[in-house]
Amino acid sequence: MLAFVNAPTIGRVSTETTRAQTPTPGEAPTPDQAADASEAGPKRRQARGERRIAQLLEAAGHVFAESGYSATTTNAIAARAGVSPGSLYQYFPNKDAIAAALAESYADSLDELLTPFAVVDPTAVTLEQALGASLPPIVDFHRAHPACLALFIGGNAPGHIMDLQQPLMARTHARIAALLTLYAPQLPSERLQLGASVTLAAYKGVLPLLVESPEELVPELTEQLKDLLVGYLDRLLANGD
Amino acid sequence: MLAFVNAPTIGRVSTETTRAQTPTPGEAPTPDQAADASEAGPKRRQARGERRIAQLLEAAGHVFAESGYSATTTNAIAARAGVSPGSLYQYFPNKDAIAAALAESYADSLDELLTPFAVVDPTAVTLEQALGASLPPIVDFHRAHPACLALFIGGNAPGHIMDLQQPLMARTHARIAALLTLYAPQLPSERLQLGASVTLAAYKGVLPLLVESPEELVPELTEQLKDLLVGYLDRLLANGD
DNA sequence: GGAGATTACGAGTGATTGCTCGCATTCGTC
DNA sequence: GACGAATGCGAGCAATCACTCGTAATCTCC
Repeated sequence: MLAFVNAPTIGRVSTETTRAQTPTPGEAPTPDQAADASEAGPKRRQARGERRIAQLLEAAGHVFAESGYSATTTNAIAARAGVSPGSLYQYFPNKDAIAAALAESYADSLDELLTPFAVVDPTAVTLEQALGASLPPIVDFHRAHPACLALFIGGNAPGHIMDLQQPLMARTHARIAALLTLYAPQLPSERLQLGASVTLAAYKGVLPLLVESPEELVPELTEQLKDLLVGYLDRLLANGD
Repeated sequence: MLAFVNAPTIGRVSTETTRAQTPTPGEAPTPDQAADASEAGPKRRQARGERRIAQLLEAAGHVFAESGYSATTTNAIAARAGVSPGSLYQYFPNKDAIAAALAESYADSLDELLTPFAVVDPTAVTLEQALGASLPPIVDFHRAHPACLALFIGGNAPGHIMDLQQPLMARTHARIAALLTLYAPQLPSERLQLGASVTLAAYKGVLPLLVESPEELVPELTEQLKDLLVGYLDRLLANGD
């Protein structure tokens, strides 16, 4: 389940943040690898391999969500996926790459869920209506993929992992800013950027509540999240005359 | 600087979450320690020791804020404080205890900053005025102690560390709920609890923005945070008739 | 059904790190 | 100035964990 299987950018990930496992660095590297897999090596892969990648990413999502990034071991991910550690490292060069693949998958999904913000007609739909329609699927996504929140939204993992959230956040920020532009074209851009940042931050703050709440509270809480954002944005647009 | 020095509950911290470092567990423990330091062992301590504790906690705050909990090594804390690892372990039984001491210190400070919420006169001061007066010192505190946010508010460290934030969060939630009760006594308690949770979550969400922003943006952002909370609470109180 | 590539395994390796231990130094007190 | 207690040191231990490697099973394609 869940279309993780689209084989993200695996293979050219951080080759220097990892622990240097080279005991004798004085030895010159054999120069045949430069022409071998220099740039365009999409890697032959069987259907079984694709399935394994999906299994591994799903398992990683669960373990990361339960334990956070640094506390999860690659062996735990492999065990949860029902494979050996060696097999895991056939598909991912290191632990970071697993998180990176997850991040890319999540970013793609969320980007799709945020597209409605770009095509709203402000003369036909109020801001409240737009949010009321768009928020529930986003909430559902986060409840289905808690690792997204735990790792890439507000989580504090080691530096290079945090970098992965930046593109997603930048895109989300842009979506919000675009939405604000639609509803308040006269707002000075500086204020609009600030408003988008605050809106995004508030949204990120309430998400954990929504993800950890029992199922039956979700509609009510989603409504409250909408109220929070609309309440703020109303004030922002009113003060910006 | 910074009055950390009030010697928190060090010495009776988690004695089981640590790695079992006893090679031969068959050996029976000498029974004289049960009567020795069973419950009330406040530990004789010189002024020098208090100073070291303060140094260590301050250093820990910096390192934790920079690297997060699990990425910081106890040796790094000791080095930053200018002491040897052995000295660190004279004052703290383990890494967790350092974080716990920090958490207690932060919780005390924040609790004090939140007391204004308990003594507001709703007939003389509007909700907006109350927040406008109380938020800036809280923001200043978090900017002065970034580790508080990184470790205990929204951070995802290994489990037992997350437990430390719960008392602080519970107290903050109670303060907000009390404030809401003052301004909307007719609101059903269920809705009031929910509103307090959402308010707290939104506040937690915007804090990182405030801590990481350059100095000159802080007043403006604090104003936006106030708008966010007031905008939501206005709606909450209006819908609750 | 055979050749070559891909997949799978899992015990092992080396680096990291929380923490200890024996011993030296300084402090408080008489 | 002398005694015990508190403080201070830092090399090193033991456990953990990301990652490797030799080898064997399985797939693809002829």
